Amino acid sequence: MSATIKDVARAANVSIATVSRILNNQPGYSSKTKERVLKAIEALDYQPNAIARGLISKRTKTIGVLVPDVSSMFSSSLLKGVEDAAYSKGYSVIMCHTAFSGIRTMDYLRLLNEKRADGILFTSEVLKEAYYNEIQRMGVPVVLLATQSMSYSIPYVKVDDRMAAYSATRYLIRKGHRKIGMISGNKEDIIAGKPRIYGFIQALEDHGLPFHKNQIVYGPGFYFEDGKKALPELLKQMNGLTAVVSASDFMAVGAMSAAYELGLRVPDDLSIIGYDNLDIAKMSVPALTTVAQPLLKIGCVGAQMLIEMVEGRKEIEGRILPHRIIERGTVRSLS
Amino acid sequence: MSATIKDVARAANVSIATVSRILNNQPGYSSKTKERVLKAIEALDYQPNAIARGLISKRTKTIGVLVPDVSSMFSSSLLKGVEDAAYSKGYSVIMCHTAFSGIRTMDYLRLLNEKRADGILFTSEVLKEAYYNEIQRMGVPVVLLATQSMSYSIPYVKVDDRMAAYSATRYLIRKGHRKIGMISGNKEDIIAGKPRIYGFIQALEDHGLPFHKNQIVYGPGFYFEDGKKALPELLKQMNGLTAVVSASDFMAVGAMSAAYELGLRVPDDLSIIGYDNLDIAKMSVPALTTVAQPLLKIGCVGAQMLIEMVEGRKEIEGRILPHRIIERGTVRSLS
DNA sequence: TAATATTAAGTAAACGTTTACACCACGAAC
DNA sequence: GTTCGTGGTGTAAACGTTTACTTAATATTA
Repeated sequence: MSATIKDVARAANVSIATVSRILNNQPGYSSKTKERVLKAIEALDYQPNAIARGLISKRTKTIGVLVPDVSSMFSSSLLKGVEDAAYSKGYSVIMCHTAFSGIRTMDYLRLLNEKRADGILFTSEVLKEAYYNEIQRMGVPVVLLATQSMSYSIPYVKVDDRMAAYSATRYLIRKGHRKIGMISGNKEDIIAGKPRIYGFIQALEDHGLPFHKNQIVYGPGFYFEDGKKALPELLKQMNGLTAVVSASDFMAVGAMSAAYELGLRVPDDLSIIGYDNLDIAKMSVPALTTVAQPLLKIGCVGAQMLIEMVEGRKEIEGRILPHRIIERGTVRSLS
Repeated sequence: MSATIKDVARAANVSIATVSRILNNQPGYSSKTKERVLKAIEALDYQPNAIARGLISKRTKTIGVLVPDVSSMFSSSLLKGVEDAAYSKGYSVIMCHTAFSGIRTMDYLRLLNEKRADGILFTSEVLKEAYYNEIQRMGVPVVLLATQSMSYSIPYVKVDDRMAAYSATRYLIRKGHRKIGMISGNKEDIIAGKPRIYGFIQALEDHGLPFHKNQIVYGPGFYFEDGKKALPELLKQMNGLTAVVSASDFMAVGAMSAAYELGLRVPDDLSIIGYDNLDIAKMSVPALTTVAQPLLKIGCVGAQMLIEMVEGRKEIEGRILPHRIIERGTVRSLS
């Protein structure tokens, strides 16, 4: 099959140790030898075997990234950021689709251990005890992306969800809205649920607006269908609703779809602000005003942190990345 | 660090060969020995080292998938299908984001060679000569996903683009439309450009409708912005346009956005049919009627084919998967 | 000039597996 | 009772690297 270091050594008439040294540019050879070896490498079209290399060095230059749904726009932006950072550091990434399944997640953790991945990126979900234990056992660094652990001290990269929801709500208030509702995802969700709800409520209170619990409706998840179902309920619960903050872009678009069917025009009859700034936000009609999570950057920064940890830097702390409001066409000014 | 096969052997008081045999359930040991070894494995929490295994077996149970844009909805659906099939066969997948760049693609091919990936999935783009040569050199199987090679005989999985565009056009004709335009992507594109254009024209002709070249406008790509720019042009070029077939869902949604700004209502004033059936199709307002490519299935079938080839089945031919029209809300019946 | 550093190499062990081969004991066949 | 298979097991080589250690030659120093 393909040439090995031995072939190169033979062709250049040196020992494999010398070839290895040249390959890893360590000192210990004359420039003539180097030339000769390089020529042999060229001639034989030699490429080092990363497997053999990994066996001895105990480093595979590979990281694993666990995402609940590879195909969602949310995950795929993260993934792209991760991929990009990894590529530029010479690492490759194994994609692990957990499908929100505990056994699948454990499966993947085991797999990554067998393949001796150098580190793990864990995204979006909450890090259960079993996962944590398995990762501990592997003895590799982890960083959390777009999530955070309350139980363990693990570096993470995310947005401040509470503040982001606060900003979104305040934005509506500043636009003159007073009757504001929220379409939330799962209220038990410690990351994307509760903090955003608290942010919403606090913004209301800080601006002297009364809050009553029927201003929020909860979906089982954060999907299009959930938002589509939620809006009519919210309308039923609240009189004179003029604006809604949605816990995800998907739900926001779902709400827009529901509004359309109800004959409500966005933003003329109802303003909507989303959360995430996925691709879909700019493609909706009208384009969705939303609070942006820098997903690409989260992925990118997370991967960089992980790689730094792999390469020896210890004690890396969590990072909160800034969110920002993207003004498009779904919020009307009332003032 | 973690336990090795030697530790297990010592603990169970057998040779490493025996442990290996049990691990790979080959014959050659008594059931008592097996029991003892299994117990030792359990006790030591042993997990085989896939790197060492790969070094000797020359199989890594890893495949690489090259996609031009990890984060596009198109790629991410493919990816999900690939991931799923790979997972269920015990393979893992290395995600390679080529960013449409030749050097990045070559980089990744080299990387996959160094890491000794067992096979390659190449998606969406056309397989250039340099890529082909590199893959040949690696000596691993490839399959093409959502693309096809005219120059080389390589298995592929895709939809019949010409037929699909034909179907879309015919669908509009059957709905009573006569003044039909097309928003195409790049007309030089051998896969997603030309065939769809030909399908469009042929459907027109087969149904006795005259075709004139100003019925088509071309975008540089297949994106939202391209579609958004294309619609006004098409409107300018054609009188009495009642329906348009779009070469991608993104472009279709872009066209809807343009229509909205022009005060044209979809589908009342203008019907639109998309192509792909991405998530966005069901989320647009109104929901997009489109011709579906089974992207998940393409990914899944492709990965299965690849793995079969890796595991020895030779000579696998290309596969055309069926497309179908998904009726939603953007096409109005004129009859 | 002799002692010592430095440089340019080579040798061989190690990484953790798989597997060809050898070995032994035991029962069956002649 | 010798021969022969056969099931259970061990030994050691191999996979393609990296690297600690060694060696020989040359350069530097006293």
